[in-house]
Amino acid sequence: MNAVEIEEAVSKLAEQPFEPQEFPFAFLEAFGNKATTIKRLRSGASNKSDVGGVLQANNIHLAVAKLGAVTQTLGALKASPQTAKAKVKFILATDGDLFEAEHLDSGETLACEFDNFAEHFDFFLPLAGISYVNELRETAIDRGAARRLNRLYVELLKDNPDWGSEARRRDMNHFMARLIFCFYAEDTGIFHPNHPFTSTIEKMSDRDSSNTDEVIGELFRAMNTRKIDHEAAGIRNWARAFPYVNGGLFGGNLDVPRFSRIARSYLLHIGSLDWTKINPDIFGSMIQAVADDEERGALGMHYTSVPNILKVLNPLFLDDLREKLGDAGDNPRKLAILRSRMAKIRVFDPACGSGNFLVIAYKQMRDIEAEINRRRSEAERATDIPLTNFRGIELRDFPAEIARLALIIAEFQCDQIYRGQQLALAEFLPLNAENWITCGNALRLDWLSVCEPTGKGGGKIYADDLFGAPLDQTKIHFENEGGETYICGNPPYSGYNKQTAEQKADLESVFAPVMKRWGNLDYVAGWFIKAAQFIQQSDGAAAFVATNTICQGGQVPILWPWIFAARQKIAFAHTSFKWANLAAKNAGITVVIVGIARGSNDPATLYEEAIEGIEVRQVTNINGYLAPSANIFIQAATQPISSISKMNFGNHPYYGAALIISRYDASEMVANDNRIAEFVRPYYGSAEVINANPRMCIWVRDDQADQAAAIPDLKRRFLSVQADRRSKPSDSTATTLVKSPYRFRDQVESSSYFIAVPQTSSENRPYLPCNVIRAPAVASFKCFAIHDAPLWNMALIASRLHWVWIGTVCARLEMRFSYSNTLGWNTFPVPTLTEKNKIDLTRCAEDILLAREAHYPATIADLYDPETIPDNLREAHERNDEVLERIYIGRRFKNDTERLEKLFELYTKMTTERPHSG
DNA sequence: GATCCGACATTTA
DNA sequence: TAAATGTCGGATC
Repeated sequence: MNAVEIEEAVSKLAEQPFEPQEFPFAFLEAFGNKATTIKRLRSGASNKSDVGGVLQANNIHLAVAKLGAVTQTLGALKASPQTAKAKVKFILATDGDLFEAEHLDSGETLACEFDNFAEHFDFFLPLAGISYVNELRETAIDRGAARRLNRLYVELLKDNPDWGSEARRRDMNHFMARLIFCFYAEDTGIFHPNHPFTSTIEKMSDRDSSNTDEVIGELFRAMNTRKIDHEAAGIRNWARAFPYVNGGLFGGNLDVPRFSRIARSYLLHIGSLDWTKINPDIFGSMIQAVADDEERGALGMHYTSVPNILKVLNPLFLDDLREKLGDAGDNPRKLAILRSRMAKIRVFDPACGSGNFLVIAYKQMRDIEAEINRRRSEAERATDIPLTNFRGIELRDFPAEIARLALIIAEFQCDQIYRGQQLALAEFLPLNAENWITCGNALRLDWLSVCEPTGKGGGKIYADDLFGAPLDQTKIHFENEGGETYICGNPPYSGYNKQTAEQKADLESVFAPVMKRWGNLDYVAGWFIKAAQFIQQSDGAAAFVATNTICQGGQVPILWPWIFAARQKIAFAHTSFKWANLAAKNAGITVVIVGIARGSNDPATLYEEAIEGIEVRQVTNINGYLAPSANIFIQAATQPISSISKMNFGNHPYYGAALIISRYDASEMVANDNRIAEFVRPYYGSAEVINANPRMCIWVRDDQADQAAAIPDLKRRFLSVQADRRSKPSDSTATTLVKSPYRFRDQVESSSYFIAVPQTSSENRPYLPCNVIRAPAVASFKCFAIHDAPLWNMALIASRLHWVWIGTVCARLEMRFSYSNTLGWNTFPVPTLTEKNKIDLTRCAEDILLAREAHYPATIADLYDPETIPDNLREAHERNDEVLERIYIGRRFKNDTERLEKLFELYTKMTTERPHSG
């Protein structure tokens, strides 16, 4: 069961009348326990309770109390020896009136009326093995709201096709933003409770919906007109009860699209949702999906989850604020100093989307400030944290609008929580007309002018329109004289060979002035450069979520030397973790978080996912590979830096797909015409090596071209290749190859065998896959090959040292290994090998092959399954590592960290003593 | 001329 | 439907 399903089940349970006998079992069932589990508990077979309740070992001990004795029963549960013995996570007691529970691990308690317990279902999610607790409940509602808004949006576009045009798109977006504001306002008391927005529309508009647009338009007009002018403006009586909102929200074009009956009923339906529960953290992202063609299908695929946002914000500056809060204790002066520091902090998200990072940062800071005010006995004090210190840049106009709306709502919610409903309401309307979210291209804008350095620049400029103000209207003075700026966000990623022409041009504008050879960098790297440039001018730090490849392979020696030369360091980092949010479909990507700050001798903090949770380490330095080691850069090399054999890239078909055939097709072709046999060879890529299951290819040497073309089955395939290559007129290589359609672009073969190294392979194996492949088989471009070379080369590839090296300095596909000859093999530092060393290593490689042979026909995939790797094979690898590691340091390495340290050290030594060009 | 990497792509359990 | 695990193209240096 997922969280949404659990919420449904719990709500259903809460609606039913309370049955003391049944309740414990029904509760467990709602959290996904199987019928058999419950049966065994019911029968008493597995029920360990010693206080007359129900105890499920390792999970929960719950009991139904006598009326009025809930607290007492909970105490008994807590004191029960069985509770401790059975390692219970939760205790729970209820009498059908009150409901109390405690999470024993954290000590968190829950007390509510029985009727409301379903609202707290997330408290118990660990029971179902779900631990990403905080955001779930809200998100279920946010997603529901987003889906309904999406339906309304689509329906309105159906009825008003012109509103979907480029010219009117912004009107449509404005309209949706206004609606969202109204829904929120009517549920939170911003509108007078006697005059709800939704039911006014329902009452005043005809059932056939013919005048729905006019009714809404009139309400909008009221909200755009000061109270005293309502009469003069001729606002209809039924609309006069609505307040003056404006702040730009209802300024400008007040057109309303026409509503069909279906659209009207969607509208009323959305209004009936409980919008007080909407969580501006996430709802912005959901809402933006409503209007975004790209996002609509995925519904929020790219929004950053709250836990991940906190992985950025906490180490960036929130942890420090909390630490200072702790240090200040109850000292009023220290608390006031912290408060005034916070009032000057700017948070700047140059890829803000609908403002999630800004909203979370704002809410977290308000929480800290509220604690300060509480300790200083100033609970009702207005906040000192200006909303305008939370700046953003966003490319698309709708999210930019939503970002501001989300911040406004966040401010209102914080005022409600920390200062009370009355004060919150009193100061809310009319909305401030400033616009502090810039709609524009972050890589093209001057961040210093969007988020100007402290204390400089002109006076306040108000945007005449709340939304999407032109750039020159965004120079709003910061109220942060002497303050810090924290840059954060989750900018878009795009690899160099997937970037659009526009994106390339964006990057060029950033990189051309500062470096050459930037063409292999990911799009997100542009944000790091601009952030580094910004921090050089201003107090603060920056941290982004980014694709992990910016800290891997070829990108490291391009991007990070520049950042470090700009006197920045990696102040903290979170190593690779799989992207996840609660959207139905997640982007398939693995990300890192990297925080940069001005260089200093302070320790850096390295976060790594571990089974127990997130492991945190203080280290002296974090390098561009996110390793806790010196700043080292592995440059791709065209020749090995060590005395090892040359490794070739495999044979690239280059639109020669028709030359690659299955084994079945190959035997059919040969059966059809025996002359073909001579031209067919086994063809090994990654999967073929790993699974010992080659495909076949047509392999024709230049001097055999005519002979092969005379065979009809081959000729047909050559023509197909020719056509494919001809279809790429802009590709000079393809054009050249049109003349030789009988062959791959590359044509390298071995005379007796080659050592094959798969290009992509699973990260779960304890050693890299490799094998000896005999001629006449050939390597595909998914497989690297050392042709007819001594076998001790394979001993190196099969070693744990190489596994560590490749895993660190080559790129990865998500977490998969992605082997590279230039980055991984040619750079692999190997001490000078004596003849004796080579003989020993050759023996080790032979032993590995023999150990595998003993399990014939098991494949590499079978043999290297980490769970079931055979003992003899593991021992052969151990001996191989023993021999090789003794060559390095005269003993075995203690662990992979030590291996990497030594390799980095040796690499540095070898490349500086004997400089390598390339 | 050679190759790196994928806000992935496809297969498998 | 989630988990496992590697295709294939094509821009870049």
